[in-house]
Amino acid sequence: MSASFVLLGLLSSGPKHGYELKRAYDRSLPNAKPLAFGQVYSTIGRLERDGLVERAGQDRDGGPDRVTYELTELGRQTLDEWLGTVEPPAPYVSSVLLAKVVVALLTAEPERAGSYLADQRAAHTTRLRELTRSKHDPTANIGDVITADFTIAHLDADLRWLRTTLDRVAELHQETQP
Amino acid sequence: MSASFVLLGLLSSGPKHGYELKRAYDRSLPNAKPLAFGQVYSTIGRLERDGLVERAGQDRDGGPDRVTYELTELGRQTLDEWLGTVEPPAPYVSSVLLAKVVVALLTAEPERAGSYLADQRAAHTTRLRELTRSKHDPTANIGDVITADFTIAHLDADLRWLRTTLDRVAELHQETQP
DNA sequence: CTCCACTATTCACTGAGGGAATAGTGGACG
DNA sequence: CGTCCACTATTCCCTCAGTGAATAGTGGAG
Repeated sequence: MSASFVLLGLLSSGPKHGYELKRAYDRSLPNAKPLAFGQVYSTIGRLERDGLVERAGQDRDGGPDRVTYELTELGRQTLDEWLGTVEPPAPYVSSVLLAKVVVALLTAEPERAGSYLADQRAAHTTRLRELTRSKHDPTANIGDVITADFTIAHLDADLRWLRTTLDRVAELHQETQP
Repeated sequence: MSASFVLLGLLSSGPKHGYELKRAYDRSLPNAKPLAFGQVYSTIGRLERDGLVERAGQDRDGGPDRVTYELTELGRQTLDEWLGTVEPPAPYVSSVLLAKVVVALLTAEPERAGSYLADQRAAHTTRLRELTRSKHDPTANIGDVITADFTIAHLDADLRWLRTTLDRVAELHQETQP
């Protein structure tokens, strides 16, 4: 995943230790996939093994021992390269929504797929309203706004897809049962 | 992931063995996340362990031994439940695109984020054109069309987000450097 | 008769992800 | 003044996801 690159990015503003990285992650990508503490340390371990970060000393500041890590030159290059590389747009699709609808159609129950689509559409609409409302929160920073935009755009895409698919399934149903 | 449920779905139309499941998967979800053979067998192993599928006999038909699996009653119930459950819409976002832009902004190089966004937008536009063209392929079945619709909707969402984010970043840049 | 393609499965390994355990410090509160 | 809780910080363990290589049998092309 891109979690390791995000950690590199967070380290680019100066050395940090694991706990600090976890907090910085939560702050920077508040609505992203949650990152467990355990994962932070195992990911840092891999980054260290690969020479992208290195220990910048141990200290203790009114608490347990902690190890501070910093980017190596290689780490900085790697981050730079990642940031400069364009992502291949949609090489493949990965969506529970899509999988569910396709499976529902496979199991030869089109009316069931239809009712599922309708329910899912209602849930999406509700969530979209919530998000649109919360977008006008004045305490939001640039990252929050960008994330909210992203989520809204994709929920909207889901909704448009749900509508056209609903129509398509209904058509299919009519054709097979005239 | 939902791979295990998709396998259950493929088994709902009758017993199949591993290799057959892999082919059925590729046929049903042609543009979905690729599923390696190894993964099919390990997933089936877990499904068997959990009592959702069971061995329906071994045979050999002009080839090596093969084990056929079928849904158990529990497996059918589990599939049914999954199909009937509405997915929580966007509980969190998981996108390399979003992560990259946020990290680019964090590393305090707004003009860099801007040029990245512009490049990514070009790549997305090209891919969207390709997909729109291939959608009119007359050999496509309902699954293919639904998948194509889905991909197009989300590429379009990415594009709209890229545009507004590009604007936002440009604004930000102007504000900080008047 | 050998080599290749296809069917079918297993194995070994790394990474992702989550939960519980451990351990130290400081403050609240009776 | 003790103890209980919250917070900081890390480690450990376990399962699932995902990939590539290895193995093994059959049928057909040449």
